[in-house]
Amino acid sequence: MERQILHVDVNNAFLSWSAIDMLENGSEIDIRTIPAIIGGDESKRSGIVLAKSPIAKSFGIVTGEPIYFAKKKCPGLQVFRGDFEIYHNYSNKLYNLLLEYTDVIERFSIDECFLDMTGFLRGRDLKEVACEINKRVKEELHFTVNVGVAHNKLLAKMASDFEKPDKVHTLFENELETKMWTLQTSELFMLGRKTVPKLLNMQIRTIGDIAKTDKMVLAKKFGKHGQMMWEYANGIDNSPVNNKVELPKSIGNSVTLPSDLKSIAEIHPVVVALAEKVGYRLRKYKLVAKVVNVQLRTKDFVDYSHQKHLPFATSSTKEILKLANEILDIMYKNESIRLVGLRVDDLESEDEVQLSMFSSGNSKQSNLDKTLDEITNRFGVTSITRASRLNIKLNNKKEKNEV
DNA sequence: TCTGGGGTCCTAGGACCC
DNA sequence: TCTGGGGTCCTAGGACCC
Repeated sequence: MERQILHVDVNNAFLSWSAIDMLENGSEIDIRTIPAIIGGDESKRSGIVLAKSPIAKSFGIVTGEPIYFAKKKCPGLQVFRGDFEIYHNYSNKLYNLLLEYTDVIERFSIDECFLDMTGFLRGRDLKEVACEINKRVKEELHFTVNVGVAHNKLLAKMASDFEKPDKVHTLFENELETKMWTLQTSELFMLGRKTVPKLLNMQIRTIGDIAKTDKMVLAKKFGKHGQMMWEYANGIDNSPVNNKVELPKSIGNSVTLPSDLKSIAEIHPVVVALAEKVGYRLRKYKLVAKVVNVQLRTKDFVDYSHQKHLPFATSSTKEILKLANEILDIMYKNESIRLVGLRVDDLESEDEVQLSMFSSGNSKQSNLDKTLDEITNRFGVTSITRASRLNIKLNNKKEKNEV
């Protein structure tokens, strides 16, 4: 049976949501109507464009480019910092509105949802529902969305990417040739900047060219990716709308430093802070990890990483840190380092793991982690080191006792 | 001239075993 | 001296997404 799928995509999500928030807090200007972007902090070397207003876009500014470039393209450009707490709030408001239409919603990202309307239409037309969602979001939540209407996720997503903003588009199988095959290959989902030039070398310029190429030729050249792009170009996608909230398969944090680090002694404290962050998040999910991975980026933008297995699955900050330091000692080659990253892999649920005598379940270390986690829960994530954070806790306790 | 941070999935090559 | 063929596991790196 044919499935009835919608893809809802917030237009200029971060910029729109910041705009609404500022208006609600008494701002006189709507940053959606001026040359504006949401971006990072240039002085901390994290200055890239995360979202742009339509006027900023008309100056040729693209998402992901350095703010420095954006300013050159558009003198007078206003730059605003993002706030992910606010964004999560608006994302939840959208999700709750969509829940009125179907139980089967996949939150694909903070600003995108897939809806499986199969069995929830109650005699209504799929496109009519899409138009109603588009209208209600605008009227009730004060931002706009594009809605893609199709019979599978891939085509719904491609449809929502057509003309923006505030539009509803269909992409049914009989519309492939006119609406999708004419587009450049770069427009196809999962075709990125590395693959497009390779296709061009094969005289493949449009999505239609991919669709008409022998699937085996693409499979031979690009492996699984090649088979997938052929299927996508032909509008084939049987993946279900997954409404289950899945546990993460890896947890990592990384940081670009305000200036390059030039010795292992300078890198160590960064790894400590990252291990605390990663350990905290791991314990929040009640997961344990078996693999630790350290990533470095040199001043010349060369990335490299090393990983090692932990002796036992754990969520202990101390154990993760210990192995991370071992890895760092092995891999560091006296270069100038721009970014340090730490991630844990091969995650398992805490209670599915047999706790060994040394593992995190019954040790002093576990109590220390718990204590520090409580502080983090109360005061938020800080960059205070473990030793000094423990002091805060002790002082805190003292005050309590005195009261 | 400057280039974020969070992820998932795939692949190639080496080590090791039978 | 010249020399197999699977299979699995592990690691590093790359491509892509938002």
